Amino acid sequence: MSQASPKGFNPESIAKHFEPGASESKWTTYWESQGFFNSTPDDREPYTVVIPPPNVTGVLHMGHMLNNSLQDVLVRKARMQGYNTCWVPGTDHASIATEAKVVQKLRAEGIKKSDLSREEFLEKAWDWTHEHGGVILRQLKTLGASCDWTRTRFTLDDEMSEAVLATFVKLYDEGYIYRGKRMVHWDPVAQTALSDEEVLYKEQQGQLYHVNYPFEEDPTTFLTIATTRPETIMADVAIAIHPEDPRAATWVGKHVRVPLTERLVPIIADEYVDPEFGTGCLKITPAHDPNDYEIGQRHNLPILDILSETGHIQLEGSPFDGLDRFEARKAVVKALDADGLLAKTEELVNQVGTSERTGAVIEPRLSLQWFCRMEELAKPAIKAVKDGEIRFHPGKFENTYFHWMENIRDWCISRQLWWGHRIPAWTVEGDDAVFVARTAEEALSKAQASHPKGETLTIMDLKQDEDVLDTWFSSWLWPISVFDGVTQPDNQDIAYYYPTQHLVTAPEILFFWVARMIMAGYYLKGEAPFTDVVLHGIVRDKKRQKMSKSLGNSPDPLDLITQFGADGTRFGMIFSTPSGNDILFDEALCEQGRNFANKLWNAFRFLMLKRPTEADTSTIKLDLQPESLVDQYMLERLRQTVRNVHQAFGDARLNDALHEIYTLLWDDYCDWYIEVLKPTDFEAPIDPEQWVRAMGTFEAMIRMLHPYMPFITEELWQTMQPRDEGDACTIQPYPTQEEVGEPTSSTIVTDFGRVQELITFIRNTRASLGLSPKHPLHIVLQTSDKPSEEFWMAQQPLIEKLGFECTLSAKTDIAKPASSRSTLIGEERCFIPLEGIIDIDAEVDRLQKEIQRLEGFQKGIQKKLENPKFVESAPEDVVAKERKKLDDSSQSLESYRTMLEELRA
RNA sequence: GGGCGCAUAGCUCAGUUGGUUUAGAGCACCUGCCUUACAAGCAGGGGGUCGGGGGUUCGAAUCCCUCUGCGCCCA
Repeated sequence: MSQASPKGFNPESIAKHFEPGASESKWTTYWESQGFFNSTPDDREPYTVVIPPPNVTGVLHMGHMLNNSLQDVLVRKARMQGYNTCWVPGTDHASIATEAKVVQKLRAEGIKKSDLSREEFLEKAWDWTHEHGGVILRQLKTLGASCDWTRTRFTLDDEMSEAVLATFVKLYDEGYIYRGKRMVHWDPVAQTALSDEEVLYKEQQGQLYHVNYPFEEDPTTFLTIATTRPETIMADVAIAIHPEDPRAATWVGKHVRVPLTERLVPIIADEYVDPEFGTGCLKITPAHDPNDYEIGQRHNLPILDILSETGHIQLEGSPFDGLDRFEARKAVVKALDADGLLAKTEELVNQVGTSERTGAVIEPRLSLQWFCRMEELAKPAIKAVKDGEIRFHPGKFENTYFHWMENIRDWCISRQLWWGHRIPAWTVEGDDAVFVARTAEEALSKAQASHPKGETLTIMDLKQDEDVLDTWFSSWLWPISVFDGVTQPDNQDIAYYYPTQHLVTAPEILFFWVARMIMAGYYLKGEAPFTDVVLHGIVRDKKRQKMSKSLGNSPDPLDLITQFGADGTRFGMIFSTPSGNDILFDEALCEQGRNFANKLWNAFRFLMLKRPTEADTSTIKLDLQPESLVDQYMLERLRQTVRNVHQAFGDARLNDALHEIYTLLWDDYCDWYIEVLKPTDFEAPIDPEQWVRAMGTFEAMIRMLHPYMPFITEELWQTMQPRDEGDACTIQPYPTQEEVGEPTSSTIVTDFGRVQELITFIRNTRASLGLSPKHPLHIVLQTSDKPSEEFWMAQQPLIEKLGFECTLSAKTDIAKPASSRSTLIGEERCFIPLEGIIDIDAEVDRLQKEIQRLEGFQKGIQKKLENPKFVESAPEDVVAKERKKLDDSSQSLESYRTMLEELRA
């Protein structure tokens, strides 16, 4: 018997409000002790999800909450559907972010990174990781994440590192990886290269300086260039103009003197130059601008590098030597002005690249880096999405993906950092030859085999590359490496769990990560790493600002959980997250979730309070052949919802599925079904059969909701009847169409809808006339035929109960009462006599409005039907539908007109 | 500068291949209620003509063009 068994259970003791805290820790412990979330390969079909590994030293933020709530919903549903479900958790070493944090911490302790050896620094970094690592995973448990925690991985684990090195060697041996001096985005603060994706372009107010360059043959004449970066003037090697510029004919081939230097540089023609921008003359500085670098290559120009890795001028003998680049800019401008060479200064708004991590202005810099050729790797990855082997949700992101993949560029994979996977490449001291191998020993044997020094070489002669690999170089292997599929390609886990199913992440890292995982998947496994990519938006505040620590606009997720419960918080995150769109987070959403949990709690509490004692209520089950209208209605709505929920899951519209379940439980079940079930005698319990039926429906709905709100649903499921030890809601079958039956094509829903309409009319009558809810009313229905008379009379008890103090008479030939409020329910005329209370004028007004509405409606249909072209060209069924609409509305109109006349009479 | 996308109620969004009654939901709002579980609740109600303009069509929120505004990605 599990701990929440209702044996000896006293319904009066159920708290008025649901208390999430105790329930959450109880079920977390129970689930874990039962090992429900652990997975080992068996003969069931697998369902695998790998977590987007958060930074090992990070703390849970709202983005993680959303991301992991969505994953948990998918995973829990799959588990209930009977898949062998495996959600692999883990963390990422996040080279640059973590190293930056460690450097910052050391600085606070008065230690400079440069004071430490590589080994000492790494020791500090590991200390930091052990101290903070895994906090975020424990936080995820609080949220209810049903990961297989025994499989937790870290990207710097030995096995994971081996996978990275093996992949590097394989790519190198097969010619994908090369080393080259290239223009890279350099972060002068972190002193490392960054990938294109790590650069953020920000608009900045800058200046465009017009500078005169005197001609060689006559220093009194000059040409004028325009530049935003005068500090690089000393590195100029040419001036370019557009070949069709009229000045080209006389100027090209001549030389000008570079200001502040004695150097002469040629004037060249190149189509890159925009004649409209600035002065149409472009100074060429190949070492400090990527476009200039290209032009320099085309024209065989030399390269003058005058900036250090920290962004300081490095020019011996120059007065600017040692100045920071921005200080140098001011100094150079001043010097130019002093020399009379500064023609003018214009204000200019330009896009400046900044480092995603440090915020520093990026310096284009020539440096020796490792690159991975991507074009070949991209081909199968493009095809996979084109062929639908991998689906994106929502599909609109496929365009973005194709655009990037079809214009893919080589990936700079080296980083000048220490924290990460050190590049497995060795050189022989004083030599350029590179030997790439998994270990120094292997590199040595390669060197001994091909290096001129041969067998005389020892380990001591080899020097390993100082750089580490870009973090994404380990992340792109994640779906494979978590199962050791790189190093042991035939092991049981990789064979069973790969490819995985859903990959849930934000579109921000579509290129960084998702696209690269797909490429690695095909390269290493010949197969996609996952079948579906679910992309969710960014969590923003109400003002659409991205939630961030620096803005201080982000609530602490754990506070939210304390305040609203994990269920309430999960509900809040998902309910208002349209697939693929940003969520404008508001605590009110979590409050709504908490209220929903409480609503369920109280619906359950009511049923328990009204539980009959005499009958056998120990086995609650769904009644698929109920007799009463309201039971049939409830079942039909359940069937519809099951269908809609499965459809929504198919398209990864998790919020839509939740909406469906929410409406079913709150509107249909609580507001109508339970109301109908309330015994007329306040003291009496619910009829036993009815009670079992009501609980059966409730149980099915609770199972359907479980992936979204696991705690309260487990609590209710365990409490509604005695359960065996080891049983749980979390491993119950998810409701299927087979279980509940297909929605029927019967008129149940509209029939019950009529009853709802009539009850609403009764309530509205009291409300609009300011009558007390207890004011007795008599309802007179003029039914259109005998069957409908029988239908309404059969619903008499139900209507009299939900309409409060009221009585119903329904008859085909019933007399119309005087002074009544009237309406049409379907085809039946409905009257509520209100002698002396009713405001005849207001009533006339209301009926006239309704008549006007119907007339307008009818006019539109008539216009259509009178149009011969419509009748000719529209499909038959559409025309028939319009005719039916016309007939119905005519009938309604006639009824309303009669009712109006009678009222006036 | 290039590409993609979005503009529907006060807010956030649905609205499947153009034709289920002249558009739906949640929240917010207004009114009245402690009515046998829930005021973390119940009942009732108001609110949009689908960004502007033009076109295709018997018929457009839905397709095309254009203008305006916004967002994202890439340079």
